[in-house]
Amino acid sequence: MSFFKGRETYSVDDKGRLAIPAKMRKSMSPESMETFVVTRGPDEDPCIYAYPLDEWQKVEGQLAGLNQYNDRDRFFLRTLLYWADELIFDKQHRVMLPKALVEFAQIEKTALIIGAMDHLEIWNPEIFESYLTKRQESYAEVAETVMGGRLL
Amino acid sequence: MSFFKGRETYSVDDKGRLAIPAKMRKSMSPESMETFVVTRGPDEDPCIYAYPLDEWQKVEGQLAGLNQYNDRDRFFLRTLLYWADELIFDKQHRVMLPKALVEFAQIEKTALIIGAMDHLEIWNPEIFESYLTKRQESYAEVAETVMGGRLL
DNA sequence: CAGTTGGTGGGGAAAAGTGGGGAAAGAATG
DNA sequence: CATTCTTTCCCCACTTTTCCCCACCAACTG
Repeated sequence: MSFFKGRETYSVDDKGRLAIPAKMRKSMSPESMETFVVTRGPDEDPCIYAYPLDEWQKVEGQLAGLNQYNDRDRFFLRTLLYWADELIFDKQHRVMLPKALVEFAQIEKTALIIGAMDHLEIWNPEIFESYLTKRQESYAEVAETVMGGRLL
Repeated sequence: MSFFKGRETYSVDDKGRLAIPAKMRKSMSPESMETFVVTRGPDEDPCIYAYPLDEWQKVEGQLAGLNQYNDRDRFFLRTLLYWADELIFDKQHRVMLPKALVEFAQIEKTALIIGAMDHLEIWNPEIFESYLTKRQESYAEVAETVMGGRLL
């Protein structure tokens, strides 16, 4: 459908449920069947990646291109899939986050949900804060070189 | 449609609403669906960027070319999208500015809206004033090096 | 100087987020 | 195989936020 963007700080209740913000639900295509595939993010700083089902299928397409007989490819694949799980919305548009991922991402009472193009990212707000602040380069510097020569 | 230009100083009401100047609305194409995508500007000095929906889609096209598995690209993407939000006009041609961006840009009662080609910029009038005055180089000097050797 | 367009403000209905009780399904235990 | 405990999920209720609508005033235009 359209890219995810924006962020919301939502609460994770005692039952481990997390609501998906309305504006992000609107970016999902009906083909995703109200289903997310979650796994761990690729960062040093821990976060959860959540792909709508149809976007996940594109990721699977890329994974299929890897060489299972290459040691590094196999390690990447194993790790990614080891953490993966499929989550379906309940009738209140919430998902139950797997305990292992909640523990991995060190999420407690509140979660920061960030729209990042083809997926959502779920962070412990404090960890994300430190991710932003501990950078040597400022956003202004990175923006200039990353987008340099293009528009924006 | 056509480039944004000019400036207006408008008030932000208690509900966080800001009207979009009529002359700037006229520069928007109908494809923008009376919708803006706002995010933080790339400057050191804080301001809000507001792209009409159709212009934003061009930005998204650029973002899609970045490599999500590269650390710097990801940082840029995340920061840009973290601050992004989609705003739709109410029936009085106003948008509700997200609290986080209002805080980021230190906007209070009044906002300075500047037309800047493909987007609008929303500033705290005093911050924009100091941005202009604190420059060592004069406009005349910068103009020569930036545009020197080209037309104008 | 009347009519139209443009900016500002606030009340109230509708939507979205949050939390908890309890039934159904599944796993563990004797 | 039956009983008990745990987990999952539907439903209802409450609170907050958003946005639609109406009204007013100021400014420009013919």
